[in-house]
This record gives sequence, structure tokens and C-alpha cells, in this order.
Amino acid sequence: MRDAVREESRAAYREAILAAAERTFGRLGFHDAKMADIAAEAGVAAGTVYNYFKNKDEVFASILQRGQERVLAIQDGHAEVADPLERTRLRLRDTFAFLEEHGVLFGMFVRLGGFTDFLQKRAVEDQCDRSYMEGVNRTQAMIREAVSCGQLRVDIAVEDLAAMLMGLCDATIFSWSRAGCPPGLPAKADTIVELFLRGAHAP
Amino acid sequence: MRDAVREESRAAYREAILAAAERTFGRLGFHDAKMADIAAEAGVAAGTVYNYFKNKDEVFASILQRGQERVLAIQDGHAEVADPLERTRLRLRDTFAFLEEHGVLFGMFVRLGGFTDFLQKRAVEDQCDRSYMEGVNRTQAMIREAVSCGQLRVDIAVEDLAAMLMGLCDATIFSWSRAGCPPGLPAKADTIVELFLRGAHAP
Amino acid sequence: MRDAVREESRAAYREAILAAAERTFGRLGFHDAKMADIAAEAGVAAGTVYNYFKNKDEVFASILQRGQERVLAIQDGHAEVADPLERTRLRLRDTFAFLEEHGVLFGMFVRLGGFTDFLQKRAVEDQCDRSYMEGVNRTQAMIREAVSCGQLRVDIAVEDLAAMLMGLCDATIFSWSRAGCPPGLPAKADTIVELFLRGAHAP
Amino acid sequence: MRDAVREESRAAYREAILAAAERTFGRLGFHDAKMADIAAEAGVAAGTVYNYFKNKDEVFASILQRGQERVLAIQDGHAEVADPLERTRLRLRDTFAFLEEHGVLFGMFVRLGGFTDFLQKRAVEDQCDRSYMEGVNRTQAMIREAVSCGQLRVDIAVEDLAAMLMGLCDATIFSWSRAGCPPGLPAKADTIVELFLRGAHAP
DNA sequence: TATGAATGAGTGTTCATTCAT
DNA sequence: CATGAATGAACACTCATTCAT
Repeated sequence: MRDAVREESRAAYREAILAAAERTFGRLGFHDAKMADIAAEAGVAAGTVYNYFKNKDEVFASILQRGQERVLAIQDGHAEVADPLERTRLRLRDTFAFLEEHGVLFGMFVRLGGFTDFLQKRAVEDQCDRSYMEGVNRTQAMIREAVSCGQLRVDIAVEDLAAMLMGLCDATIFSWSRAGCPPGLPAKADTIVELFLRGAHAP
Repeated sequence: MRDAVREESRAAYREAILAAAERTFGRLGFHDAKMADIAAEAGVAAGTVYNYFKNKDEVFASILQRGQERVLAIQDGHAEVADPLERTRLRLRDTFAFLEEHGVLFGMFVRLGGFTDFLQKRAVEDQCDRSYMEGVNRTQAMIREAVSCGQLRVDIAVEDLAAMLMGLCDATIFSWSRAGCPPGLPAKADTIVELFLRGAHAP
Repeated sequence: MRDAVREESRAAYREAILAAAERTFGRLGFHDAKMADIAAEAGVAAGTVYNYFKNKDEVFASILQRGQERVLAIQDGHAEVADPLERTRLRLRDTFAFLEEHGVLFGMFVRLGGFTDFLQKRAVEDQCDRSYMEGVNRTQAMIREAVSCGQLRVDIAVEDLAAMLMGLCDATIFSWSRAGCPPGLPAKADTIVELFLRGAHAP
Repeated sequence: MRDAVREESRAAYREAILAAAERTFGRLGFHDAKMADIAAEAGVAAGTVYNYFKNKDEVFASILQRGQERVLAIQDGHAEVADPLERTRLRLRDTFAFLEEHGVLFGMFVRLGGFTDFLQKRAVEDQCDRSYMEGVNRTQAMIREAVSCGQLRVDIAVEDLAAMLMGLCDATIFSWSRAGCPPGLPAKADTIVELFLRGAHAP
């Protein structure tokens, strides 16, 4: 009983800190976001953060992991749709809807964390790598499935096709973010799939 | 005369420091690259760097600017080719060849610097923005030209098409970098343009 | 009745914490032994320690006091032996046996705490001082008694003789500790007294 | 030329910091002496200390080493005296004179560092150990020499005799320090040797 | 009264920048 | 100007202590 309350309280604190860290990292970047900022944003004392996370890197890695898990959960949906490309389109819509709702930065970390210099930190590199590779693997699997269905051309390597599709998604998120995150991101999923399939050539 | 020599000497120092900074930032990232590292790499004393650049941010911004200028110069080539898409393909090849020769990181900073936390630094943000926007503008102009030539479909916004094309480039550079920068990047230019134009659909 | 039980319980807790603190301080030293370590060693929560001791310094001082009391109690023994030096020898044996049984570190704190930097802490200084001075006083009293019995030379100040005897004891404990606390410490009592009395000169 | 000046300046800074650290550690103990205190005592900025020493432990170890070297140099004196015990007495006088002149704490660290909790720090442990063992070895060698000269009794182990002699010295320094470092320490060297040789027994 | 999480002052250390030579 | 050492503000992290439950 007592333990249950404790447990719940701990979970609430942890979540509050993670959410605060997500906002703070998003606003200031990894290095400029101080632990004190995160704690203040979460409404706790600086030391409290260390009751839940070993250090700054672990806070960051935990955000990544949480984001990855959420996004992957979303991308497990629509499993009943047989057509791999149509399934991908639906999943993309859901993912974009999620991003639009939860703020870009979070999504960028999850999917685009790639180039930032916190990647240099060994501690988070693994987390990022795993997150990234999971996305690559899923996309490549989908592409392979679509190829074997005869839906996609075979004269371009599966790896390249997957990279291209992911690149289209990234670019869409990126320019949407640059534009100030206007409503309507989910609709871009259709554009991406359409462009990926038919190309930009005039008919 | 004396002044000319002095001027030359200053330029040589400046260039040596920039080149050293480029390697160092590329290797370590913005925050982990210390001014002392850069100075050592350049073979000068730490204080000397401050005779040529106001501060660390300015060193970084100068690298970006230099990179942008080089890349834009490359992308001014092939002006004699009338077909906008073919012109784009050739410029892409040249740009990729340049990247392959000069190290990715540099190219990433130039083109993809987007999400890293040094972007949060006001001092470099403008530089990055200008660099990025210049690329966007050129691409959009090219797309518009191709649309007006009847080469591209009109049912997708020019902005989206441009974002998509840049996304394909980014993705290509990114996955090439992940793969350890194997030779053969320029050839990918063809794949990008082909995929952008025809799409991935099986014929 | 209820109070008696409660009182007993308090005493048991207090003793458990002191014993745990003794082991922990002995193993890690004053600064590196954290209150959490002590609490964990005692099997209680961190806060509980503060129900029995005002702060860390008081825990430490209490160990010293407890140790002093135990050692002094031991050194109250053999009161029936008239010969002061023989009495000293017997008490030394008993003290050494106690040390061998209870771990050196504890004994060092009690007797030798002298040079460690927790002595700088005002809070424990008094305790240490009292402990130390009590030992000095007793030794000097014994020396005086032996001098007045005509057992000891009079051309060396009583204070010096006492310091020397205590120094021999310390050195013995110290080198025994360095050697890894091998069994046989009590037997050294004889060597000390013999050397103190006759000197090292060849006969 | 320029380098020579530089070198001299560096040596002066290093020495000033070491001297300041010696005073500060002596006054406050290892843990309570803050790097800022040491820097302030030396009249430099906090960061400057780190231009000369890797960290706090290294500052401390350097003091030990410097002290050891000085004391050992002193104890190399009087090599021309054939009688080992007389030689020891002279060296003891010189050492005590040095201690009286330079402050006890320094001497204690050098000779007695033994039980303090900075010994727990691996980084300084070696230094302390070496310092201590050097003293032990020299003393044992001297004892052996004296034994082979027929000057000392053979019924007590050389190790024990050496420990005893060192214990007498420690005790003398210790109680002298307790007494507030009154002038006259060197004269105690005679008392020590006399007591060590002849014992405390009334004639 | 036991608990164990929250607190926040305190500190070793780093490093961009300055400046005397 | 080049140099390289001095500077000191900044910050992640620790842990003795407090306090709500």
C-alpha cells in the first residue's frame, strides 16, 4: 500500500522530469540546457534529478528511449492492412499526427538525432544508434515486402530505397519545423508516399 | 610591399586556422573541440586564434561561410546546360565529389547543420540560416524552372518538391556517412534524380 | 513497562548504528564514509540515524567515546598488582588483545586519531582531546608512581617518559597494522615494556 | 632567453603554490582545504593551480614528495660518522631542527601521514607508501649495522627495534606538536637515543 | 518513530578569453 | 603580432540534512 503510493509518486516525478528535460533540451540544446534549468522547469531541486537519473547523459538518453518507444508503438499500428505501402502511409500519418501534437524537437531527437554533437558522447551513442537502426530495419523490411509484392522497382537497391523514403520523411519534418510547425503535417504523409511511388515527373 | 607580404601572411594564418578548425570540429563536434585543440592542430598558440577571430562562434561561422561559398561556387557550374534537371544532376555529382574529397562532416555542417545545438547560438544561427536558405532558394528556383518547362508535375507544391529533393540528398549523404564514407558517392546523384523523377513504383 | 521496552529498543538501534559506523569509518575513513553507507550497513534508513545522533560528527564522536570507555575499562583491570610497570604490562596485553579482537581501525581512532583531518572538526576535537588526554594522564600517573617506587630513572622528564611509552605502543600498533594485523599482538606488550625498561643496548 | 625566463617563472609559481598548499593543508586538513583556499593563499586564481597540477590529489602528493626529498637529503648527512647510533642521533637533531623551522604538519605528513583518510585515495597512497617505506628501510639498515657492530641486543627482532625507534620519534614530534611546538625540539633527539639505548630503568 | 525521497549549498574542475612579455 | 600562462565564471554532481508520510 505504502509502496504502491511511493511507486506512483516516483513514476510521476520521473515523468515530470523527463517532460521538463524534453522541453528544455528542445529549447536550448544539449549543452546549453543546464541541469538546473531542467530541474527548475520540472519544479524540483537540482539534486532531485539525480535521484532518478545517473547524470545528464542518462536524462537525455531516457528521452530518446521514451520517444523511440512511443513512435515505434505508433508504427506498430495498422498491422491488418495487407498492402505494405498503404500501411506505411497510414503509419506515417499517425506518426506525423503524434509529432504535431507533441512538439517537433522530440521527434527530431528520435529520428534525426544523427548529426548533433551529443552523438559524440559514448553514453548516448548506443541509444541513438539502436533507435536509428530500428527505424532503418523496419523501413528496409517494408521495402523488401513491397518489392516482393511487385510494387516497387528492383533496379534500385533496397538500402537506397529505404534511405530515400526516410530522407523524404526527414525533409518533410525539417521544413515543417522551419516553417514554424503549422497544422497539417499528417496530410504530408500522402504527398511523401505519392512522390516516393510516382516520382516528380510530369505525366 | 611590406603590407602585401603582411597581408599574405595574415591570410595564410587565417586559412591554416580555419582548416584546422574544420578538421577539429569535424572530429570532435562543436563543444568538445576546444580552442586549444584547434590552435594545436593549426600549429599556433591559443592566443593567436583570437588575433584572427573574435571568438569560438566566429571561427565556426567562418567555416560555415567558407564551406557555403565553396559549395555554391561548385553549384554555379554547368550553367550552359539548358535542361534544369540534368543541370541539377550534374551539379549534384560535382557537389558529392567535393564532399567525398573534403570530408563529410564539413559538408554536413554546410548543408545539414540544421539540428545541432550550436544552431542555438545566436552568433552562428544567422550564418547557418543564410546558408540554408540560399540552398532552399536555389532549389526552389530550379524546381520552378523545371515546372515551367513542363518537366515536373504541378499537383505538388513547389516548396514540397524542393524539400523532397533536398531530403533525398540529405538522406543520401547521411546514410553514406553512416556507412563509413565509401567511395562512389557521386554516382548516387543519378539515383537521386532518377528516383525523384520516376518514383519507386514498379513499371 | 512499555517504556522499558521502548528504551531497550532505542538502545539496540543506537548500538547497531554505532557498530555499523565503526566498521564503515574503519573501512572508508571519515570523509569517504557516507551517512547512507552507515545506515545501509546498520540496516536502517538514512533518516533513522538522525533520530539517534545529531549529525555525522556526533556519530563519529560517539564511536570515539564508546571506544575510549571500553579501553579505559580494560585498563582499569589488574588494580591488585602493586608493581606499576608489571601492572602496565598486563593492561597493555589486555588492550592489545582487545584491539586484535575488535579490529585495529577502531583502536587507532581511539588512541591514534590524532593526525587525521577530522580532528580539525571542532565538534570531535574535544572528544578526541579528552580521550587522548585521559590516556596521557593515566600514563603519566603511572610513570610518576614508578618513579617514586625508584623503578625509573629521574633524569628524564616524566612527560617525556610518558610520551615515549605511548609512542612505543603506537608504533607497535602501527607496524602491526601495516603488516596486516597478524595474530600475536598481545605478546608485543612484553617487548615494549622490556625495551622501555632496559633499552636496546647490548648488555 | 625567453624560455629561461619562462622556466624560472613557472618554477616560482609552482613553488608558491606548493608552499601555499602546505600551509593550507596543514591548517585545514585535506578535505577542508579547498582548492580556492590554496589558490588564494598562493595569491593566484583558482584555475592557475591546474596549470601546474593535474588535480588536488597531485598537489598533495607533490607536497609529500617534496617533503620526503628534503628530509631524506637531511638524513643523508653525517655520513662520515662511523658509529651508527651517533650518526642517527646527529641526523635526528638535524631533522628535528628542520621540522621546528618549517612547521610540523609538513613533517607529520612526511613521516606520519599514515592514518589519515587521504591515504584512502589511491593516487597518493603510493607516494605515501614509498615515503614511509624508505624511512623504514633506512632505519632497519641502520639497526642492522648497529647490531652487527655489537651495539644493540639481538634478542629483539630488527623490525621491532626499528619500529620502536621510529615510534619514539613520532611520539616526540606528536607531543611536541600538541604542546604548541615550543622551541627545543632538536634537543629531544638526545633523549630519544638515550632512552632507546639505555631504557627507562633506574640504574 | 522509521522511512526514503527532496533539498540545495558547496566544490573540484574546465576552458574561453585576456594580457603581459 | 605570437606566445602561453593567468584568469574566473560556470556547471555537473555529491551528500549531509530535513521532512512529509
